[in-house]
Amino acid sequence: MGDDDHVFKALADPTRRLLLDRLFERDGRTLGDLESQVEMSRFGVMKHLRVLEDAGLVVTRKSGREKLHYLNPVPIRLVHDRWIDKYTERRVSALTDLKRELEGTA
Amino acid sequence: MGDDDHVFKALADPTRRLLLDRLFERDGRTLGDLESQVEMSRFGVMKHLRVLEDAGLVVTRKSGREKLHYLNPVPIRLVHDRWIDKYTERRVSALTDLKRELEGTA
DNA sequence: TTGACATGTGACCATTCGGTCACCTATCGT
DNA sequence: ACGATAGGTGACCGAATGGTCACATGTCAA
Repeated sequence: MGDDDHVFKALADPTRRLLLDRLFERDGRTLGDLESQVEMSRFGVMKHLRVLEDAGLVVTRKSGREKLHYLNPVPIRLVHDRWIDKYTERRVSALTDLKRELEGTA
Repeated sequence: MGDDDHVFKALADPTRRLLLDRLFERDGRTLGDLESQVEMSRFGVMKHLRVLEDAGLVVTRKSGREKLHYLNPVPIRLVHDRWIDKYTERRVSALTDLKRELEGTA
């Protein structure tokens, strides 16, 4: 299977998506920080972060005994580009923007 | 779990992504058509299409005894928008466009 | 250096998932 | 009406996945 498989498998889990959400709000979080945001043991969170890192959705930097986690949006954009061409993008993004506006979640 | 869960779970399987690729090339395909594109029994393909349909990634229309399948890009755009804001989108799409151009896969 | 803190590894178990099959329904052409 | 064609359902099995724990490593601070 290709490289992209890791990305899709990584995104398939709700806990991993929640972790991405937290990192989207604020980057550079540590494992302990993320652990406190999720109802799960430290080991579970670590395992999920590992999967996200292998997929390239999260990149890390060590700082002393801490490991800082950052969100990488590139693989997500590539998912988008796989099934939405430039022409379709205009129509679809207009749609979703409108939806967002109507829902007031913008 | 939320609605989006179906979408991500649907995208997690390589066969389902391949089916989306075929529908991206050409819409309105029938089950038998798609079956011939994949190394799998008819039942497997049917099961996968069902998952894609439940996720809203594929919409269908019946025509006589045939069922026609169409790709729906909206859920994919929503995935994109979840972790890529308008500001980041400019930088990231510039990057991926460049990558695509260098690879000559445009 | 010693204890506390932050992170990492491998094995383990319950559940979910991918794929197939026997069997069934509906529509087309003649 | 009839056979042939297109699609659909439920059960079943082997494989992969999510989550936890006992145990281990590396780093800070006094």
